Amino acid sequence: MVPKGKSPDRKRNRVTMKTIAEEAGVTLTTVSRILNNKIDKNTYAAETRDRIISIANRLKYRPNALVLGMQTGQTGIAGVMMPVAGFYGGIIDGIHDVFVNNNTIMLLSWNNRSHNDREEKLERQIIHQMVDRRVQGIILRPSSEDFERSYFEEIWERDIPLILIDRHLSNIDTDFVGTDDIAGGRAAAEYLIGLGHRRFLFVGVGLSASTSRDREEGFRRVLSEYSTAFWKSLYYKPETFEDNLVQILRSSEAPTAIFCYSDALARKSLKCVTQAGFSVPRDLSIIGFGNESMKDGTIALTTFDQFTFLIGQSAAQMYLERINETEKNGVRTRIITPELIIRGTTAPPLR
Amino acid sequence: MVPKGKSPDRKRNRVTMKTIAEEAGVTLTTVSRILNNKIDKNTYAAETRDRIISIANRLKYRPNALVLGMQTGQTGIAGVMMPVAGFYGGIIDGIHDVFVNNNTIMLLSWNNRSHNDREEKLERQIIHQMVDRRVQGIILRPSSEDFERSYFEEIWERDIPLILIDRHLSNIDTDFVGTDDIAGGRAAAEYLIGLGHRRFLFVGVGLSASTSRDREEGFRRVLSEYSTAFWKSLYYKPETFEDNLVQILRSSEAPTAIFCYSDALARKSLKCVTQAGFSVPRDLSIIGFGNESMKDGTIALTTFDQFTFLIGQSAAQMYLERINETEKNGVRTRIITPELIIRGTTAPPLR
DNA sequence: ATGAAAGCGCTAACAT
DNA sequence: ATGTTAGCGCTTTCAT
Repeated sequence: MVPKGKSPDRKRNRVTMKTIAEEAGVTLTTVSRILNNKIDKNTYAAETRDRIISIANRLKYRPNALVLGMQTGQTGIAGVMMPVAGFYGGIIDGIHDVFVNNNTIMLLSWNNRSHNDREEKLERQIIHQMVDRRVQGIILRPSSEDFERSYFEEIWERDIPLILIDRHLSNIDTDFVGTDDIAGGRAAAEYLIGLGHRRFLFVGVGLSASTSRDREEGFRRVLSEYSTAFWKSLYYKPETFEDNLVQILRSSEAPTAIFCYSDALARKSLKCVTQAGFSVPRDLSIIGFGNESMKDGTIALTTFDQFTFLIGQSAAQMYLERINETEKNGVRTRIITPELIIRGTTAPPLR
Repeated sequence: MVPKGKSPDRKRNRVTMKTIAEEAGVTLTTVSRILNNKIDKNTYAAETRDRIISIANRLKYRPNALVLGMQTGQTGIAGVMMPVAGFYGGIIDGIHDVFVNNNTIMLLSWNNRSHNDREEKLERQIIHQMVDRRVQGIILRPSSEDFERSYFEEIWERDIPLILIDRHLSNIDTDFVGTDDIAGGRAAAEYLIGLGHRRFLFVGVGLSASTSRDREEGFRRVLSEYSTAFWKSLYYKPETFEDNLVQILRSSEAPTAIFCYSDALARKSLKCVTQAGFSVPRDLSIIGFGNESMKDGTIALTTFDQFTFLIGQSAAQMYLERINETEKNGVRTRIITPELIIRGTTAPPLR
């Protein structure tokens, strides 16, 4: 789990407490106690103190946190397992914001496709990398709904606090910070109904992702309160999406508004319907989710902001509480309500 | 440098090699050699081997990488010091892409404003956090041009390979990966000249950031080859920027094209000139730099892509070369040529 | 006011 | 084919 490498002479002539002790003509113990201010019972001669400290400074001594970590388990390292792109960047930003003021630094990695190692799945390897380096806890966003249970077991067995982000998994009971997806779905429906829309399409990714499932559910719940509302769902599949979407829009009961699971899907839909000759928001309203940024947008998307920074901060705070508590407490959850950002892709229906 | 915390019983009843040795009735050494396949000269009885291995698996043994790191210096940890937002996200993505296949994991932190610790500047604290945890090397993008030299000294003194990203600093001679900013400036000028523009404005951040300085220089160099070309520079200052910009655009020799140091400045300029009544790209062309994404863009920016993923990969590769080489070699540099992305904010001048 | 010694988890040189 | 021992850098009893 650790790279080979020749290890040049970078290892030698290091300044350790022993170096300082020898230079000062005292023992290691003395140096240790003085540099750590562990002078509770033992009072050292001011002269000794000053001498040790000035030698340490002159030699630019730096403690070896690995040793400390090995001895006490307090490594000051947190494992964070989620990508940096888009949405997640904001979360990591929030996590960092809390960590930087609490002497904690993150070991960051995530699952991506370009991994070559054939021995084991990348997720497991990353968890091993983190566990082996004795992270004090892990904050992770499950890359897929079928994130293997055995991964969590590796973590639980070692009593490493685990905080899930964004997606909760059925059958996994652990700390969680995420978005109130149901509320988001409801708000989308209420807003569109308020604009006068009555026929809707939900574009999602299916029922296995809790986020998509919940947004759809909230959306439908509100619509079902209106006897005149009609709705349909379409789950994204790369090959068939465009055809299916166009077909639905050309049908007799064509929707006048589309609520999408993500901004990415909203953009795909936007592109597709525009090519099919529809004008947004004149003929069709579209709402995304996530308030993600894009490089070449020419129409500003109506969407939901998820307060990623706050999600990150909350997760990091939960992390700190966990690693500092002596006894095991019940599962903690923090759900943040998303906010509708009305921009250019929504309008009342034509008639 | 390490948080306090009660340290619950997470430290105890851990599975170590000793546990396995006792359970198997052999010594630590035997376990160590078998689990590490260090059986070069020593051949173990197949029975012993299997027994040890199966005990290790049953107990879910995991090596303590801290110990290994402490002994050999091979921690498998890299320090990465740059934000995750925008432009940098792509770089981190590229770094990760290489690290994930080379058993290296990154410790990530960066300078932000919300830091409370009064004792020392945040940059120094982060470097200490990394050095103390024995990162094998550091990849960093200087947050400011006057990044303190003493920070680098802390790193050099310990022979920790250091790779700078994006900005090179005068008076600092170390490995570097970044953009060919001069070429970018030239390309911008050539493209605009080709469109027919003759009067230009460069909007930058001044001469202290190498990136801004070089882009401006490349730009001017090309323009100076055209006797008919006229140009001006404006350096961004929050309070006065808008007024100055409008004033320039209303002057007798108003530019017809603006080349901006960054997409952020391009957007600021875009907003300002639009409010002042100009239409882009009809009255005025604008070019940004970075191909960054934005949340609410309504006009797609002509800009330069910097291939951030490639920058990250290159830096990570350089890192790996450095930590694996036995002798100190000369400084390495990798400069990547940016690519002009023509979108909607540039057009030939009106006349 | 200071030191000696044990131990954290593990590797590697040196036995047997 | 396996064990003994020293040591990595440091903290923490337990002395003196």
